[in-house]
Amino acid sequence: MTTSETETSKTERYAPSAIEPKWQAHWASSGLNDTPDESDKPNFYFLTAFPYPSGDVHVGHWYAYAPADCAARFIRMHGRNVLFPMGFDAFGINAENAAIDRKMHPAIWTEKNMAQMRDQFMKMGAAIDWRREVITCYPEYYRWNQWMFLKFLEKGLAYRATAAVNWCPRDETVLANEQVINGRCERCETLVVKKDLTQWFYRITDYADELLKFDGLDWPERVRVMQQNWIGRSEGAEIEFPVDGHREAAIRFFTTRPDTIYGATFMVLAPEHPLVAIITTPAQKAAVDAYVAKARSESEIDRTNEERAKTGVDTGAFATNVFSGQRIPIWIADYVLATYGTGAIMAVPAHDERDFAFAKQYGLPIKEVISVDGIEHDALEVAYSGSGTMVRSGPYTGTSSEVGKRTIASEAKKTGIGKPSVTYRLRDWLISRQRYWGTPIPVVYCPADGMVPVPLDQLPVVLPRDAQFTGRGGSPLGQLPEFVNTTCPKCGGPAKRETDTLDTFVDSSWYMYRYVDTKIDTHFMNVDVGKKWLPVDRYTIGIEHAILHLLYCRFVCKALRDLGYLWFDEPIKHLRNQGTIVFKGRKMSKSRGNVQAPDEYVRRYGADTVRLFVMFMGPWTEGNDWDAAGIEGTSRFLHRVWTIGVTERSGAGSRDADLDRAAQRTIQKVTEDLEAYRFNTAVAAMMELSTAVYHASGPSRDDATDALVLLLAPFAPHISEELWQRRGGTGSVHTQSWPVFDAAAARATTVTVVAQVNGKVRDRLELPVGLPDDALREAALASPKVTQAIAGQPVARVIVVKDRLVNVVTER
RNA sequence: GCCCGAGUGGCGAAGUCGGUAGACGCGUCGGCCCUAGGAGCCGAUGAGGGAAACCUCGUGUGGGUUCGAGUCCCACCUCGGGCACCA
Repeated sequence: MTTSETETSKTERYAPSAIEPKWQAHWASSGLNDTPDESDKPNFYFLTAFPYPSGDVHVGHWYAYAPADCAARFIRMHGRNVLFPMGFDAFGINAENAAIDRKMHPAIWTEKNMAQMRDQFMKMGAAIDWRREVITCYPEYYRWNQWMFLKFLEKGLAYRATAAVNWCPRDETVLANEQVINGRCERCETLVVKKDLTQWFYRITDYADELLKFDGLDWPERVRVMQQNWIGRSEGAEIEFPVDGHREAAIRFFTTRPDTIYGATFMVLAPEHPLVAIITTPAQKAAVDAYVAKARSESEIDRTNEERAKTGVDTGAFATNVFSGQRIPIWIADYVLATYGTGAIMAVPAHDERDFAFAKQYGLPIKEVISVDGIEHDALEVAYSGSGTMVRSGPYTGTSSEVGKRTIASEAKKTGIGKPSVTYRLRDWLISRQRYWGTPIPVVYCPADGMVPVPLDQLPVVLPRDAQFTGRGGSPLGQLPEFVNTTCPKCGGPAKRETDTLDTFVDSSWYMYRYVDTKIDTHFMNVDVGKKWLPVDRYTIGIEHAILHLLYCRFVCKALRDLGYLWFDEPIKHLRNQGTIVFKGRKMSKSRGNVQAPDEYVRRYGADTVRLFVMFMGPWTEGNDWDAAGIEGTSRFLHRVWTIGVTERSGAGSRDADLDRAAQRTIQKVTEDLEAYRFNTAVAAMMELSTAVYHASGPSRDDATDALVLLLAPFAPHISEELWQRRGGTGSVHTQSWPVFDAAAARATTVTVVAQVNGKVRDRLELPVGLPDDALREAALASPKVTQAIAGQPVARVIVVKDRLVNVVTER
């Protein structure tokens, strides 16, 4: 190389706008990211949640995807054949509302946004295999939603039922329980109301127990606990008490505390309980009817507000507590929920706060049956819900409450009035929606044959294009006679199609199986190819999906397994969640008008800088408040790496042991940090090394620079590729092997040992590594600063921690 | 109310099998450099005191254990997340 060329390369500035598009085009045309289904390397499926094409690309997308891309590239450099696919969760209400607002068809709006998102991924330099793109709003995809629905229907896992369901008045559709957050619509935050409607459900509750188990899964504790709380398993017993004068009408209730049964001094039914109309006495009928009507008219929020005083009405009827033999009144009250357990309770005011409050309110008897000290007390001040010894409990008096729980339940079973039982908080998944932009539910209604599934060979039921979007008056599909009117597959007579569509969470519950072969049109998945990839090795997704999506896709996996279509129990082996990125403490959204766009930063600093910055901001799992103030720091770092990287190799010269060690330590640190998704500290380590390299020369510098370029590759793919090429590397930097560190070479030869006197640092000694304790002790005691601090006091003891510290303790 | 998680400089944060608190970066202050650029380099930067050497204090609050506590234990406060009349 001539002097002038050296001069040129030395002075050429880092210009991301020149190198980034160049490499993006090159990677695309060379097929660098096209993953074969088989190669000489082991397969590895790295999944990251596909986006909703909402049209507002914001920094949160970079926060989610740049680190995921980095983690996937890291594994690729470890000699794995990494599948890193992308697609779009393209159905949904946003598109439909946009259609109403802008008079633009949801399909057009969605296509436009997908193009924008693809462009964003391209600018990011993400290593996506675009040949495998999955788009849920295309019939080739959603026909398999319909197929699964029909399979579930056949096996009784899908059913239609009338129930009090969640209704969002603004979105004009029902919602699953999981989509109601604090009584509000998960999407638009409108207050949700209850409506009695006939809707479609998936029987997720069949899998409640299995969904509680996470054996063998590497999932964050946080997510496991959230799902377990959501499923809400309670063990206890189901028992029934007969109603006086109604031979057929026993009241069945669930309790977690059978041991308190002698203290059940009254019963409470939910206002909606079917027995209410049957057992209410004529004298109480007017009051009961009024109360039921009032309860029905109230919002869920009001009804479940714990702050407000308990209310209820006496039905006038009585039941018999078959254990105590007492005749006890039956009340109705809205603090008992129709949807939990059996919608009825035995009220034990002495040992349940709510029953206690209700008994106080209406002057009902309170009878202590569990005592901490085994002695009977009168006039309880508060309910005692802990354990203790049973009192006033007939033959069980003196038994511990823990034992009593089991013996009462088995006694109830013996006498045929009950049995041990388990209840869950989890409700079945409501999957139908009264919206247009979704998968049509493939059933028809025939006057002669009733509900008839669309035969599998008639799939897909294609979503008609020409709907009217008024935003009012039910599902747009219902207003299309050419869609609604059809013939019955059974009798051939006129019939009407179902006009509801599937929840978009159905779409996303199985998309990971479609990526393996997006073209296959005979099955939802190409099983031969799927066996090479599934289950998913690693999945990254925002913590906000902890319950919704992540619970649904576990359920769908288990259901498909039981239908014989999958060979594993869990879809995702290893899960990590990024925290939420907010702006000034608030979630970013278009409706709030606080969306922070990345484009300006990408244009000004380059994609590599933005990638590095979102990873450097703080711990990824914690999320952060967006503040671009520090972006200069990561930009400067890349400028420095550039300067180092384009500098001519020194070649000859003596080695620099300190720099060699620093390089080894950095390789070790970055490797360990990336394994644990600690992107921020990995970047910090590379920054440190870059400073050391900058001031060094000789072969050690050359080697450290080579290592730095490789370490940086997953984080900043463009500059790394450019420098790799300029430094004479062969092939792409992204197909190189990850540098292996030498732990022995990383170890320092000298160490700073802290000399303390009574726990206070008095001196720092540079000493060779591995000195014996005696030598450390002598070195510390020889320090004038230590001697001064001891100030002639007798030394009581000296604590020595190898290679770390010496603490001289004086008599005090 | 219950269950998680977290409180560290002006700011984002490091550090948690107990052992140099504040790595790395932003910002600020001071200095340098040239090809004056959407460059770069060097130094300082927790608080207080001191001319300096150094000293004292310091990780939400109050106790405790320990030679030694950001880290462990107890009680509490604040913030974030989840659940919430679930029998």
